[in-house]
Parts: sequence; C-alpha cells; structure tokens
Amino acid sequence: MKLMITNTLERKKVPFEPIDPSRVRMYVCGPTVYDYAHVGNARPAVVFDVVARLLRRLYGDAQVTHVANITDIDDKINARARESGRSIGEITDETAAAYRADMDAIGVNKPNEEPRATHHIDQMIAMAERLIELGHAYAADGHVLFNVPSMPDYGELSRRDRDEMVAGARVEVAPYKRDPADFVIWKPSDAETPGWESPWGRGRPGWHIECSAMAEAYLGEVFDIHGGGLDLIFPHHENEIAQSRCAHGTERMANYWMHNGFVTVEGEKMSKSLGNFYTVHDLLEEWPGEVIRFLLLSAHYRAPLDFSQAGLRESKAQLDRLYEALDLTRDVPTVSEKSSLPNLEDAMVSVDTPSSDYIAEALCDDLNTPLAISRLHYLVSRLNTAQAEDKPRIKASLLQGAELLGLLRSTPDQWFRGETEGISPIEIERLLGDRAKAREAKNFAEADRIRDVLKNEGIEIKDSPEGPTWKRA
RNA sequence: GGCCCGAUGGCAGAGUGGUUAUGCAGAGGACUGCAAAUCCUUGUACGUCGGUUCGAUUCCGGCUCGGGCCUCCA
Repeated sequence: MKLMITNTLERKKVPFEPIDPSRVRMYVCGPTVYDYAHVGNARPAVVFDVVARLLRRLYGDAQVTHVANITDIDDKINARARESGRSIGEITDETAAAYRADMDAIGVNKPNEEPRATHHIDQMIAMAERLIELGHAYAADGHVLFNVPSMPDYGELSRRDRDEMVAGARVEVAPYKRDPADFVIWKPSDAETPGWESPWGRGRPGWHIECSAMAEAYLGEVFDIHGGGLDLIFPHHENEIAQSRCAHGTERMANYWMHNGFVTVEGEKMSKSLGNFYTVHDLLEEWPGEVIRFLLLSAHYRAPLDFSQAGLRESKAQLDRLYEALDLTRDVPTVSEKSSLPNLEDAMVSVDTPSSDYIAEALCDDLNTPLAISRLHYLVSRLNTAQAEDKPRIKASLLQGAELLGLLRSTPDQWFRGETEGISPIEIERLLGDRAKAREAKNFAEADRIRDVLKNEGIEIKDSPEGPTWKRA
C-alpha cells in the first residue's frame, strides 16, 4: 500500500516519499481569526486532519508533525476591532478559542502546533533581513518588498507567466515598487494600527511572510507537505515559496503541495455579500458535528463540494446506517485486528477478509474519502450478515477504519438516544412500559397509540426479541 | 484576455479501454400483531460532435454548458 498524492507542483498524482520517514512534516494554512469559522474554513481543516490521521497510521503517531497556523494579525482583524471598539487581542483570543471548539466538534484533532503569527514577529523580521541581504528584497518607503525578478523561476506553482500577470494586473502599482509584481513583506503601521518595532520603523507583516517564518520555525527549511485551499495557490503559496526558497537557497519549500476545492452553498458560491455562508457554530445548533464532517468528506477533496441542507440530511441518513450496525452489535466485543501496521507495504487487502486496511488503501489513493466511505458501508453489510464468530473482527475493522476518517466517534447510545431537547428518556421509558403492558394484553390499538405519541415526539420504537428499544429520529 | 478545473442514473458520488461501485430515494419480497431495523431481488448513467481502437463512459481533439483563479478569500 503506497500513498499517492496529487502534487499541485507537478499537476499529477505521484508517490509520496517523505524526506525523512522518521519525521513526516506537514504545514497547513489555517484561519484568520476575526469571525466564526464557516464551512469553507472547515473543509481544509477536516481534509488535512484525515491526511494527518493517515500519515500517523502509515508512519507512526510520533513520527508525524502537523502544523496549522492561526493568523492573528491582519487588516480584517484591525477593521473588526475598529468597528466593535474591542481590542485585537480580545477578538483574536475569543475567535481562536471558538475555532478550536468548533473543530473539536467536527472531529478535527489538534495539530502538533498551532502557532500564532503575533508570536513569531521576530522570525519574520529576521527572514526579511535575510532576504534583503541576499538581494531578494529591498526596503522602500517604510515597506519591505520582495523583488520578484530576483527569482528566475517565480510562478512555478501557479504556472503563471510574470509578464502576462503584470500586463493583466488590475491594481495600480505602488510607486515604491521596483517591479510591478513585487509584493509586500513588511508594511508600516500608523498610530491606530497594531505594529512592532523593526529596522524599517514601526510596522506589521505582510500576508505571506508569517507562513514562511512559522514553517521554518517548526518544520525547517524544506519539509514534506504544504496544504490549503485552492484559492491560496496564488498569490499566497506562490509568495511563500518565493520567500522561503530565496531565504534558504533551496530548490523547494515543500515537496508536495495539496489543495482542496471550494465549497459552494446550495449550489451558489459562498460569499459574505450574498449572506449565504454557513458557520460551523450555527450548523452545530442543528446537526451533530459528525454530520458536518461526513458531508465534507463525501466528495473528493479536490472536487468542488456543495454544502446543502439536502446533503446534511443525506449525511445523517448514511451515518444512521453505520451507527445502526453498531447498535445491533452493541454486545459484540471488538478484537484487535491482525495487521502489519505501521508497515503497510505488505498489508493484505482483501475483500474476503476486510480489515481497516481496506479503508486505509482507499485513502492512500490521493485521499479518496468517498471510496473509503463506500468501504465503510461494505464493512457494515458484512457485519450485518456475518456469523456470530466473525462479528468481533469485522466490528473492529469498521471502527478502526472509521477512525481514520474521524467518524463513528460516538456510541450508538449517544448517537440515537443522546440528551437533546424534547421528551426525556425517563418519560420515554414510562410510555414504553405502558405500551408493553398493552401489547401483553393484546391491546394493539393502545400500543399503536403510544407509538404514535412517541413518534410525534420524534422517537422511533423498535421491537426486538429482547424487548423494545428507541431512538431519536 | 491569460491560467486551471469539471460535465456519470431521481439525488449524492467513486471508478474503469470490454464484465457498468457505494449510499439515499423508488419498486417487489422475507421477517414482524403492526412498525422500525436488517436481509434478498430490482429499474433508470456516463454533456455534444468527431478521431484512435476489434471495442470508449473511460484515451485524443473541437464544441456547448458550468465553476474557479488572475484583487482580500479556505
């Protein structure tokens, strides 16, 4: 089983070879913290969470370093602070905490590091100075600018021709730029704007330098995987590459670049002006976090994903099927499956004796999460039809496979009968007791009446040889 | 204008040069006092026009339609 990844640098699917198998390093661009995370922020978080889970499975938990930054210095944050009269620290601390809570709710493991931009200003200034020394950047008018012509192969990631880019540029070129394509590394701050002392006066970092500096700080000069949304390819990632490679004199910043596709909402581009964006925070009012996560994983990560109410309902229905199988096997113990992990090279992947490797194999093909989910369903079918002696093994495979996707984290009890608003379990049990008496007396009209009463409360009753059970629909 | 994606059955969504996933929804059946769940069976697909091929939904080209980036954006 070999991990294949579509590398944006090459525009094709290639085998993944870490620089150092004992230390697999991944950097993912995280959110700018000025407002609740929306589903467009959640998609890369979930996608790269699965990448991290898979890497940990393949190379060992301790061998993987997953870094996802928190951008807490940005002009959007400054604007928000001015509008609300609140301090920047207050806004970013609160939003970062809300982000972490939302990510927990949708099953995103905490990365090894979640560095904050404001904690790495010194590193950014140091990198800017180094770039100036090496002739790749210059100070002008309180700014530090990266000089794009100083890098002959600038544009390799986005495959952009610099001259065409400049010709088609819609923005006016600032007078202090030597070249129209030059971009800001450091810019001056006025008295009302947050700033730090620097060799070029009081100022703040440009957009791209934080990632270059923090990636260097936590992962070194060249690392394995750099991820983020498709829209970051240009200019953000292109400019990160320019800064890091020129500062370090390396051929690569990261060997593999992975980019997830966009999220649309009800078929339309999600935008603040249309007001059609879903925040994770709001969605969690109505849906279990796992439903949100499932929907985000139901399409391949590079394909566009339409986030819709219909999709949420579908995701809930599919998860119900998976949990139903766990509910039916609640008394079946799980046995730890035989596996050659973490050495997957020789792992047997067989339809006849499915193991969680069957799920891992699907993910190894450029993170084919829809295929992995279909294999979860296959394991469920196998579990539902298996002989009793085979169930423990299959159940274990299902749970371990689901864990790679960060799914099936609840118990069936929590999933179907968890505490929510509405009728209490005690009341439900009382009505079920009444119904049992009615059934015993063959008073089926009364039994059905009670079923209807519960149904109106959103409770489904299921009779079984061991007695009735119930769940919230 | 430049660059880059995509077009699969009612819906979602994989995949493949020949035997046509998976789930939801639909139909029939088994089981059940009824129901639910489960199991069995089942229907409807590969935008369009050409090319390559013994054979293309799958490879190549044109076209149409849709989307993204080029400016803050996950």
